[in-house]
Amino acid sequence: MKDDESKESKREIILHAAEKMFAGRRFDEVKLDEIAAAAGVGKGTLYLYFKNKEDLFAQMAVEGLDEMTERIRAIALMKLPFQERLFLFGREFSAFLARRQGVMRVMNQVQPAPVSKIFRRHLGRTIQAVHALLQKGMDEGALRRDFSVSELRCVLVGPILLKVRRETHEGEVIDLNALLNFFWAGAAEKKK
Amino acid sequence: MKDDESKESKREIILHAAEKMFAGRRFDEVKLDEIAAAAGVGKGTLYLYFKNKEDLFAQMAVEGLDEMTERIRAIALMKLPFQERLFLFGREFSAFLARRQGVMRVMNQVQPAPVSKIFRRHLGRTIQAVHALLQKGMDEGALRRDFSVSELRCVLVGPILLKVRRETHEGEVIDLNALLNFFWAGAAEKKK
Amino acid sequence: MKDDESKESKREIILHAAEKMFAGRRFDEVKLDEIAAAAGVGKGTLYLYFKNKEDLFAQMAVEGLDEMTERIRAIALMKLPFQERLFLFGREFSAFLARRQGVMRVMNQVQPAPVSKIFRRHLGRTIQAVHALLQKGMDEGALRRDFSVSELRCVLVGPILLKVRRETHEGEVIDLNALLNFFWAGAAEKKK
Amino acid sequence: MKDDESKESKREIILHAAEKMFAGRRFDEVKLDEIAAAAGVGKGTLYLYFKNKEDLFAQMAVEGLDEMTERIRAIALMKLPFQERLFLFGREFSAFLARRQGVMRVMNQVQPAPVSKIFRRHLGRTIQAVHALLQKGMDEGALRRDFSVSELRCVLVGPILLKVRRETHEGEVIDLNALLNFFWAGAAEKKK
DNA sequence: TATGAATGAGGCTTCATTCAT
DNA sequence: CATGAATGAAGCCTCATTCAT
Repeated sequence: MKDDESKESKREIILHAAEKMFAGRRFDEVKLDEIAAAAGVGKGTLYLYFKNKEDLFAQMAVEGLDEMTERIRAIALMKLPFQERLFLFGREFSAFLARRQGVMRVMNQVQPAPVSKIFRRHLGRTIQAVHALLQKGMDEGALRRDFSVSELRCVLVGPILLKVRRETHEGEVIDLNALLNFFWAGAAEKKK
Repeated sequence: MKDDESKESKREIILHAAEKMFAGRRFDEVKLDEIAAAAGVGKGTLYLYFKNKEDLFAQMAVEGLDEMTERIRAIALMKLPFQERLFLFGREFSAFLARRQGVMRVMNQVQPAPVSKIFRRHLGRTIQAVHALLQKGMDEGALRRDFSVSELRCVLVGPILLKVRRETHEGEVIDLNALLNFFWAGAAEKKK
Repeated sequence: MKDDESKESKREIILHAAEKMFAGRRFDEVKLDEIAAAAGVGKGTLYLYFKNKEDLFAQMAVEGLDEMTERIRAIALMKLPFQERLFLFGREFSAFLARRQGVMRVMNQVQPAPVSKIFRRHLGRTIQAVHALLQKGMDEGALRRDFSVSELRCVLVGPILLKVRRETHEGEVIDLNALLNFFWAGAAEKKK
Repeated sequence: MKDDESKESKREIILHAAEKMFAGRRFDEVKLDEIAAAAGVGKGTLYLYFKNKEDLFAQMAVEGLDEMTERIRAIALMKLPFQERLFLFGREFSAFLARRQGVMRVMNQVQPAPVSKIFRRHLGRTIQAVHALLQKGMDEGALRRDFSVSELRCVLVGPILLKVRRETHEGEVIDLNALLNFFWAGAAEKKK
C-alpha cells in the first residue's frame, strides 16, 4: 500500500482501464494512447506488461474468466440442494457478465487467430465447468435425462447472455429469476 | 445475364463477398483489397456503391435483416396452429443466422456510433417482429401469460443464438428441435 | 450556329469552363469531374480534346495569350503618338488579365515541367511583344534611354499585375490611369 | 547542440526543407515523403508538428512573413532621411522575396480556403506595414500627395515583385536600384 | 522501471484515365 | 463523336511499436 493505488498492481490498473475503453467499441477503434491515458501511465509502459495490443486485449478478456470458472466449480461442489446451486450460478454468472463487459465483448467479437488461442482455451474451461455442474445435477437425479447436457447448457446460458446484452446495450430490464424459473420448470426431474 | 453472375447486382456481389470476408474476423482484419478481390471488382468500384468501409460494413449487416423481419411477420399471420408457426420461426431464424454470419457478426460485435444508428434501427424491427409473434401467441391463448413477452423472447431466442454460435465457432452440433421443444413445454398454455 | 452554343466550339466551351474552375483554386483542387460538369460534357469527352489534365491546364493558360501578343504587336505598329499607344496597351493588358484570370493563375503558379515548356514559350512571346513596344518607343525618341528596356518593362507591367491581383483577390480598386501616368511621367523623354 | 542542427528546432528544420521542395513546384507535385526525407525525419514526425499537408504549407508560407512585417515597421521608424529608409526597404524586401521563395510561391498561388484564412491575415499585415511606411513618407512631406498611398504602393512593390520573379524563373537580372530610382524620381515631393 | 518523441509500414481513399457501349 | 462505369496507382495519414533517456 505504498501509494494511492491501494493494492491494485499496475498490470490490473491497465487491464481495467482497457476494459472500460473496449466496452462498446471495436478493437480497432480503441487506441493504445487512450488506454495509457485512462490508466494514467505512459504509452511505453503498456509494453512492459503486455507483448502487444492483441495480447493486452486477450489478457483483458481472460482476466476474471478463470476466476469465474473456479467459482462455478466451487458452486457445483457445495452442499446445497441442486436447485439452489443452479440459481446461485445463474445470479453470479449474470452479475459477472454485467460487470465484466470486456469479457462479453470478446465472447461476442470474433476471435482473431492469436487471441483466439488463448481465449478459447480459457472460455472452454468455463463452459466445461458449466457442463460439469449440469452433469452433476443429472447424476444427482435433479435434472431430466432426456435432454443432453449440451442442450440444457444452451437453454440455461443462452437466455442469460441475451438478457445481459439487452440490458447493456438497450437498457431493457429482464427479470433473471423468471429466466431461471423457466429453466428449472422445464429441466427439473419430476419427483414421483 | 452476360456472365455467371446471373441477375445479381454488383452491389449485392460486393455485399456477399464482404460477408464472407467478415465472417470470423474482426473489422480491422479485413482489408478492402480482399473484399474487392473476392468480389472480382476493382478497389475503386467499392466506392461507387458505398461511402466507405464502415458504410459497407453497415449495409452488409443490415442486408437480409429486413428480409428476415418480413418473414417473421408473415409467419405470425399464417393460418397454422401457433406451435407450428413457432417451430417454423425457430427453424428459419436459426437457418438465417447460420447462413448470414455477417449479420451475426455485427449483432455480436459492438457497433461504432454511425454504423449503430443504422443497424440498431433495423435490428430493433426484427426484435419487434419476434415480440409481435409471441404477443399474438399469447392473445390467441397459446402461450402462458405469467411470463412477460420479453422474458419469453429471451428464453426462445437466447438458446438459438447460442446454438448457432457454438456450431459456427466450435463445431459443436446442438439439436434445434430439442431447444424448441424445451421452450414449448415451458411456455405453452396448459389445456385444461 | 447549329444549336444554342452559337459559334463556340466544344473545345472552347471546355476551356472556358476550366478557366472558371481554376480561378482561385490550386491545380490539385480542381477535379476533371467538375470541369466536365461545368462544361456540360461527359468526362471522357475531355480526352477527345486534350491529352490529359496538364495539357488542358496548359492550353487554358495559353488560350488568349497569343491573341494578346498579337494585339500588343498591332498596337506597337499603330499610327498614334507613342503615349497613346502606351496607354492603350495598359488598358487592354489590364482588361485582359482581369478577364482571363486563368492565365493570371498560371502566370503566378509555378510551372510544372511539361506545362512550362508550352506556356513559357507563349508567355515569352508576349513579353517579347511588350519589349518590342518599349524598344520602339525608345527608337522613336519617346522614351528615356537611360533606363534599360527590361527595367522599363518591369516598372510598367509590375504595377499593372499587382493592381489586377489586388482587385481580384482583395477587392481593392486601384486607378489604372494613375499607374500609367506615373510611368509616363518617369519614362517619357523630356522634350527640350 | 548535439548535432549539426545547432539550435534550429525540428519544426523549423521541416519548414525549411518544405520551402526548398515547394520552390518551383506545385502543391500537388510535392510529396510528404520528399519533405520528410529532405528534413531528415520520418514521415510520421511531420504530423507531430503540423496538422496536415495544407497546414504545413500554410505555416511555411507565413513563416518569415511576420518577421518581414516587423522589419518594415522598424525601418519606418528609423532616424534616417526618408529616401534612405525607402531604399533600405526596397533592398530588404527584394532580398526577402528572393530568399524565401516559398512565401513568394504562396503569394502567387491561389490560396485554398483554409490556408487562405491564415495567410491572408499575415500578408495583410505586411501590406499594411508598407502602407504605413509610405503614409509616413507622405506625412513627413517626403512623398507627393497627389497619388494615393495605394497607388504608390502598387508602383513601388509591383516592379520589385516582377523583378524577383523574372530573376527566379527566367534568370533575367534586373537592377534593383534602377527600379527604386525610378520610383523615387516620380514619387518624391519636389523641393521648391 | 517509466516515458513519450520518433518512426514507417500499411490501409483507406481519391481521382485521372480508359474503354466498352 | 460521346459517355460514364470501372479501374488501380499512388498519396495522405494513422497508430502500433521502439528506444534513448
